Amino acid sequence: MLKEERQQVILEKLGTDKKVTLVDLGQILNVSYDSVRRDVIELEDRGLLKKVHGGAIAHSYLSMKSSKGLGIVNTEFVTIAKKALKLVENNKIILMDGGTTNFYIAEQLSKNLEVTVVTNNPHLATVLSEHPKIEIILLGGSFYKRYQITLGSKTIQDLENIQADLYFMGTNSISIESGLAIRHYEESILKQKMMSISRKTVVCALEEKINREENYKVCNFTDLDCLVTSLNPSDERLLGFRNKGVEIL
Amino acid sequence: MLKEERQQVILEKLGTDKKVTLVDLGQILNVSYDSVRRDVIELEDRGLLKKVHGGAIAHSYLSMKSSKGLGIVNTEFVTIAKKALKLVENNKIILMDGGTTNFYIAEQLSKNLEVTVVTNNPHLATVLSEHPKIEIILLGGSFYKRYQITLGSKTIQDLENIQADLYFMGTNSISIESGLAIRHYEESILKQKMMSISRKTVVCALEEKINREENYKVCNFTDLDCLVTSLNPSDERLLGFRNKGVEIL
DNA sequence: AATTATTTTGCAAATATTTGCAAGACAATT
DNA sequence: AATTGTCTTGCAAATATTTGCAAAATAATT
Repeated sequence: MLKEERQQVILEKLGTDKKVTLVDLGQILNVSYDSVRRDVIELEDRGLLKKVHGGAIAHSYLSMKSSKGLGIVNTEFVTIAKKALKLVENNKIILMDGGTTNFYIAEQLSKNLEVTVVTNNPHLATVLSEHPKIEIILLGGSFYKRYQITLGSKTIQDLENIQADLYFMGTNSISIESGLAIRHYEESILKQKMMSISRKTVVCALEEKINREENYKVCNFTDLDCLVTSLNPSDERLLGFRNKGVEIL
Repeated sequence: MLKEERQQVILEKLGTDKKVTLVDLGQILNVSYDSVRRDVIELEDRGLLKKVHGGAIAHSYLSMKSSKGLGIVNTEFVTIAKKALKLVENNKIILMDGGTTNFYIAEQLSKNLEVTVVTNNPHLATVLSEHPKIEIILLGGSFYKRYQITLGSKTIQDLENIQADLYFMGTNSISIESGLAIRHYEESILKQKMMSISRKTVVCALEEKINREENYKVCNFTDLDCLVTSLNPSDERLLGFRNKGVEIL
């Protein structure tokens, strides 16, 4: 039985049961205790589960969110999050808005990291609560039920006196000609404001967002500092995005 | 059984019952007294519950979350919420802070009600999202992980330009001599501010909070406009609270 | 096909964690 | 003051983890 097969089985079992013990896995897969342990360690490195003493558990909130895959963590998000993590340094002020990838980034952040996260996304604040050393600033304003974020002039005003080092921006679409655009007007204004107060703006985009179009433009592609996707930077689908002064991870 | 599983069970039990004893937990989980104690200590370190002599009590937001999932509700909360609902009228601005009863009130609000709710409690915003006609204003500021609310000078500043009609205040203790007091200093300041901008202040108190004492005083009992408990207003336990100019429901 | 390099696997000793127990300290109750 | 229950501390047994190493399996090269 190949290693990949085993790991697949582990993830599936975790998807249904939410937890497994290494002893059980060893019996099910009919390999040594040590092998399953190594498998679990690898899967943890890839951010697909959480290893605990004696076994492994599914990522708490992630398993709920990515319900499309039977409770199995969406690897594209994890790939993106892993890359994005490299951009985060101690003692920085990080701005994160509403966007699914931001949840994954938040969860993967090291527990020792000392940063301040400013966000208009209350659920992100909850996830970040697990990180003892991270300071969280929640932006106030009108609560937009659909996207579960705060919005509007109050939110923008809150940003007035903040200077962020890094902004992880979520987006619905990114293309070379049309730049970045989303579906909601107020939110697009807010994102523009967020960009303006951040030293660096990073967009984490799922493959499906690339070369799509949406209604309300946020900025041009070249206004970004960095684009993170699950693809290899040399992938042909990113061809047009290269050599535009935007770092591609 | 994995340690994490046990801790999950503890949190779930707390979600439904709001409190547990270590002895009970030991029996339910079939592990020693000492193990559950260590679990409870760990969970407290992570801010997920509060350890008390002989057991543990739930932290507000948590109990809400998991009790909802299991469809079990604490009847005392419901009784209080029902009474409190009578105070809510269309087109009013309602202030609600962090407090378990507020979740129940929020949940019970009529779906046709058109009010604006201002809150420093993001989880409450999530619950209220289910009500299509309610406008939600979330107060920004420093996010206090333990109680899952925003706090601090920014939050207070956000309240500056708001005039609320009704304030549903949560409290840890209420007594005739010492008035209302809670466990956290910053929060007590915030509650004072909230009172000052509200036309009417209502306290919804569980029976166990009555005649208790806590560290940081918020106000005198007579500063309130209304007290809601699960008891009958004529109950002898409320004797000293009557005829003080505070409506009792 | 044979050889070599690389990865994977299982084992065992050393290390670390978890768990339950017991004695004494502390707190609450009678 | 005595009793009961709870908490802390230290300890030992059971269980898990880490590490290095060698055998086996797989992949790459000649």
